Amino acid sequence: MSLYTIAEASEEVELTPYTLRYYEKEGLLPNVIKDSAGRRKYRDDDLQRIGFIKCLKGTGMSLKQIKEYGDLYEQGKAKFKERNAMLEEHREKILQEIKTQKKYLKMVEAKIQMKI
Amino acid sequence: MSLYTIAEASEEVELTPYTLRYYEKEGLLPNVIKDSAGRRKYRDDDLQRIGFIKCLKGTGMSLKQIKEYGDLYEQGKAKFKERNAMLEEHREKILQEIKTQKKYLKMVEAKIQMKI
DNA sequence: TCTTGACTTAGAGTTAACTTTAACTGTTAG
DNA sequence: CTAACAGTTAAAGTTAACTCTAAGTCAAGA
Repeated sequence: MSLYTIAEASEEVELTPYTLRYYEKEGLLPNVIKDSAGRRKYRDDDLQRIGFIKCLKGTGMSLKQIKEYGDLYEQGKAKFKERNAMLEEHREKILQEIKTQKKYLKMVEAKIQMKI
Repeated sequence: MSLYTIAEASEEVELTPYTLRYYEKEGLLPNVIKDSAGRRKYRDDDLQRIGFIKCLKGTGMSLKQIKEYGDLYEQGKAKFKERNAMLEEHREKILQEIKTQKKYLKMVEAKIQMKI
């Protein structure tokens, strides 16, 4: 059960301390604890959560929607269905996005081959 | 050799007239002609160019970089090498991005399967 | 001729997602 | 004991990419 300072967590998840505080302010990280001096201590749980936030964000989900998902997550199995529906929908979006990326890749490759 | 009004071009490329004017102001569309009343007329060439801008933008290139690419394009075969180098580099970026998307897709699917 | 509607411009406003600043506090090494 | 350091907050600033507003122009139909 290790605890990380904001600098360590920042290093670990490759986000700046500014961003970590910002995410917390926006309600994306509701469970970060603080030591007696008021300094954030990140648990492994928190890092995992940040990892999943990066996954959702990296696949084009807005922070607003990520918060919605997180809020459902906080409500446990009561909101399991809603939560999973969000993920299933997002999964479709990712699949579509990969398709689009592949199409664009072909366009760029065609342009490279053009030699004009 | 057909000409499109901004409304028609907008429809065709699925970008608002605001965005088309904005792209032009930013120097991404240097060859749009105007009729005697000062109204933009888009040629097929322009639509093709916008299509490729959408491709580059959709794969994460900034408008600033797209302009750089366009500027090289305007200089014809003199800048062919530089231009293609940009595209080759961008190609790598897209490949990397597709990989990342696939990784994230797996993460989302794992979360869906978790049923917790 | 008059009005309607689609265009024009310059410039202001918006939004998301940070990023920085200023002023302050608590911990630690010398 | 004190200086340096790593953290804290609230709030302001930044950036990219639009998006809209206001004021005006022009052409076509009643």
